[in-house]
Amino acid sequence: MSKITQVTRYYQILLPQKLKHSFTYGSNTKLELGDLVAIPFGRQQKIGLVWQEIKQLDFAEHKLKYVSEVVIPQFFTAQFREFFKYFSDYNVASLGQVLKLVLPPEDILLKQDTEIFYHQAKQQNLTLTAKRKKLLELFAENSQISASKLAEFGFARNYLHAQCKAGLLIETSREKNYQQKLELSKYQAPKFSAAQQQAYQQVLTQCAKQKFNTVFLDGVTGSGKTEIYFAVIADILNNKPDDGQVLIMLPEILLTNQFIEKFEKRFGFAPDLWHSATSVKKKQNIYQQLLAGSGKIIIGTRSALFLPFKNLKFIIVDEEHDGSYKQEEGLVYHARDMAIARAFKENIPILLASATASLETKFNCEQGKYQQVRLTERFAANLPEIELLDLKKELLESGKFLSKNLTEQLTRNYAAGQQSLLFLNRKGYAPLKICASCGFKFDCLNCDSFLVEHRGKKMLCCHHCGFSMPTVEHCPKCKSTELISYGPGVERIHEEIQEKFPEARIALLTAEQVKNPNSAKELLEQITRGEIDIIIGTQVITKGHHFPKLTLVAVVDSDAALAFDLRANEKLYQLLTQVAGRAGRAESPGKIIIQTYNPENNVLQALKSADQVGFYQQEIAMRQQYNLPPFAKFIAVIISAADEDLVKLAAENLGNYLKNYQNLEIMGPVAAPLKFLRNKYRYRILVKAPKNIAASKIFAEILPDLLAQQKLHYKIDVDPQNFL
DNA sequence: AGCACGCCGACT
DNA sequence: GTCGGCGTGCTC
Repeated sequence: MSKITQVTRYYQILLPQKLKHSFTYGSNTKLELGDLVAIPFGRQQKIGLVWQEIKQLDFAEHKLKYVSEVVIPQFFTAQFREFFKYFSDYNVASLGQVLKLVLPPEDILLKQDTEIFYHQAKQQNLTLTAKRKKLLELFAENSQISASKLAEFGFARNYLHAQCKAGLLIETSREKNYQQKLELSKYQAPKFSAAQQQAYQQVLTQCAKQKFNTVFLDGVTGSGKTEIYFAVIADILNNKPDDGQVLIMLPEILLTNQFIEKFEKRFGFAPDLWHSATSVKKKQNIYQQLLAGSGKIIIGTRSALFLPFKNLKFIIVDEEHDGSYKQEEGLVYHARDMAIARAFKENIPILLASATASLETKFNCEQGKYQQVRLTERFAANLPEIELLDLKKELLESGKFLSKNLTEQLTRNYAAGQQSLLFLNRKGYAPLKICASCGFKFDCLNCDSFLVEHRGKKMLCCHHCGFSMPTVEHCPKCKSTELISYGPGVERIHEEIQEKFPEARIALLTAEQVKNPNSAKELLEQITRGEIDIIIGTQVITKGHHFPKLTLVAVVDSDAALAFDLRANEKLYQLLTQVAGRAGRAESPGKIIIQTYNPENNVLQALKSADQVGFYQQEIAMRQQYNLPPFAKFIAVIISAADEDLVKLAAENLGNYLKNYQNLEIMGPVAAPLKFLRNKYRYRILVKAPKNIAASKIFAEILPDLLAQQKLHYKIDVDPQNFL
């Protein structure tokens, strides 16, 4: 007998944690990179990812522990490993932090969804009721029937359990078969208009080659972009002998409803949804199917980007300009940009779509990096008329926010039986409550911000940290009862509209109101059917939905968004264009009224003259002139902690460290615009770097130290979208 | 992220 | 005296 020498291999195992360094484990069997394994860590058992094979231990051998078992072999494909690494580098996050983002909770990751089956028991001397007879008839054709199938025939689980007890049936369970094929033969192509047909052909030509290519579809809401997605998906998947997978990303769950309806109409089956409200059971199921490489079309929000697709053929990012794609809490990243990165690593086409592209996307189209396809449904003659109302001339009554001119136009529209919409991007009744006698302003105890008055809830709320208190009648400082609500919120506009139009059917649409997808659905349907005369809403109304009966849109306060921010113009333009896009359809072009104190503002002027091309050109020229993104790279670092001195010192240290780099321009550290937020002091450093620098290189040496800090919190935001 | 170790204040 | 507060440091 020859002596068997066991070869111990060493592997770097990533843990889904924010750790300073990685850990090496031993294994007597060969592991593949990308395997998910169970490992002992301290006195706990953890899940880790096999990342690299290590030749030499750099610590005492007696400390070495061994991998317990492989939990999911080849969990990461080679392509996903590359994407994963890129993600970590680009967003300056440790591999462990990214793994934490990628791995779902263990009950989704590890539990297999099983299916319950029934078959007929041998014993037959039972009273055959009519219901039992019906049941047994089914078993005459199939010896085994799943519980879900039986439920379709009206046999509830309770009833079936009872029949098992009685000895009529036997229950078995088995793991579901996740290997499934997509049934695309039922796809029903829509009747495309000439413009849609052309756009569809162009997108298809760009996406048909199974290799990386970024295509931008430029089209307004209601122009039929969704149908183009579906047609292209059907083509791409039909051309594949194997079962392909497709990911459609949407900015918010709220938008999924109408999307699903359209999807079912075309494909004859429901798509799979992946977002925060998807049930654990459903998520388990989707996960297992994707791991099995089944054909799938997933519609999801940000987090769907990390699903373990084994066979991804195509990605679509709907409303690519939407700010919701930027994850601001915890690990900061931009889902649209990372989707492009994933498409690149998977070497597949990706389609971005929007009516109001982000400046980056427009710029990339100009540069020829993205292929632009235009879907122009609305002809120039049908564009809504835009009127700017100068509030310096249209004097407002005190405590009122709708000018005389606007009110008159609303009255006329209402009298004509038409639908109107008032847009104000401010929740609550008034953004500030102030004491008329001593000037006391109600502010948040945890943040540098004022409390917003909500009359509906009778509360004063901080919109930054969630702090709230009941509305009080007296000033806490001078006891005066003369408290003034300062400025407008949607509730206040609602009140004003109710006073002016007591008979009208009014709907108030805010994020809170539409949190529940079902109630939102009902309200949106009412609006669509024309059962609402006047709609008052915040930003939520700008997203996706289009209201066919709407002919007048009024922007109550267009100046509210003009904070200091390099993207302020772009965001205002996108926002107002999206709001304006709600009005008018083929029959009636509609009208937009914008109340402002700055009618000469170039964003408003560009809107008025419907000069989208001009607006983007002007904005790009401005960015170029001042060397701002996309011509340079911004990285914002926010350092926060409960102790202000500590934060200041840490910020200065980091600032000095960064100043060692010759090619960087370091701005700050300065107190962040919201210096005090959620009980923490915040300082900010803004790094301006050459366009193509790898952010990870700048922080490579100090990142482990930043991660190891206990009291200090560092947030590194690459390509920041806002400057709070 | 957990979990232990360890060093100070307030209780039976 | 000891119970427990949470600050610090380690986990292959």
